[in-house]
Amino acid sequence: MAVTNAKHVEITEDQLLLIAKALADPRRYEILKKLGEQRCPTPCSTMRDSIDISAATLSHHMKELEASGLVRSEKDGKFVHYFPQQHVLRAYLDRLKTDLA
Amino acid sequence: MAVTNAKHVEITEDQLLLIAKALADPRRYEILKKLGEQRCPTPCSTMRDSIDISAATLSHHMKELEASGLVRSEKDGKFVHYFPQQHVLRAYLDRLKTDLA
DNA sequence: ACATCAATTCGATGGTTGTCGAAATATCGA
DNA sequence: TCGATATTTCGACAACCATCGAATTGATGT
Repeated sequence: MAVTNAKHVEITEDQLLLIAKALADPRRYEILKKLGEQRCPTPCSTMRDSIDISAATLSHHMKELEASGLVRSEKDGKFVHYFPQQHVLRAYLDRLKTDLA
Repeated sequence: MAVTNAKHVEITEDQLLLIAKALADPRRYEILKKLGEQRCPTPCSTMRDSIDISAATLSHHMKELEASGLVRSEKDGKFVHYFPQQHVLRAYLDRLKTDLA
């Protein structure tokens, strides 16, 4: 049978707003989009090739994204790899649908 | 056949961020939720019965919500009635799903 | 006309946030 | 150990935003 990663995730009240905020900045949205398109673990430095942004600002945004739960990070030597957490996004969408639709 | 209001709505780049911002404030989220629960057209004054907020602040938030397209307003004498625009919310959810999931 | 009520606009204030350069930290290869 | 590279932290600044009281606009009923 197909495993669809269907584990149900609960979104806290805090997280609800953190996610909305995370999605409300154009650069974070772009980062998130690029991260989803990527096939392989993506370090900060690779992001900076395609998005015109200072290292400090990127680091700031990645922290916001991680705080929201939309991405997860893993340290790998001097690199940090980021992984989109699509199940969190899905839980967010479900929550909006339930609350507002 | 069931009519499901399936008209496709396009979300502009601007609107995408306006909606995310609109959803990122706890009071606006609450307003939106209450508006959806309501059966009848809801004026500002009714909102203020259930949400502790000044008239000025409420007016400000309603403007933001309307700018995002998530609600529509209709003037009725000295009242202003608000209507949630669920098809816009649905379009937003679809867009997030397409872009990020 | 007038008083009343709903809603908006104005002006000010305090807090938040995006931005970046510079400095610091951490890892790697030579 | 040393120099180069990746990332974070710090400090500062400007722009934005939520908030409210006061003044204003607009509609209603008397």
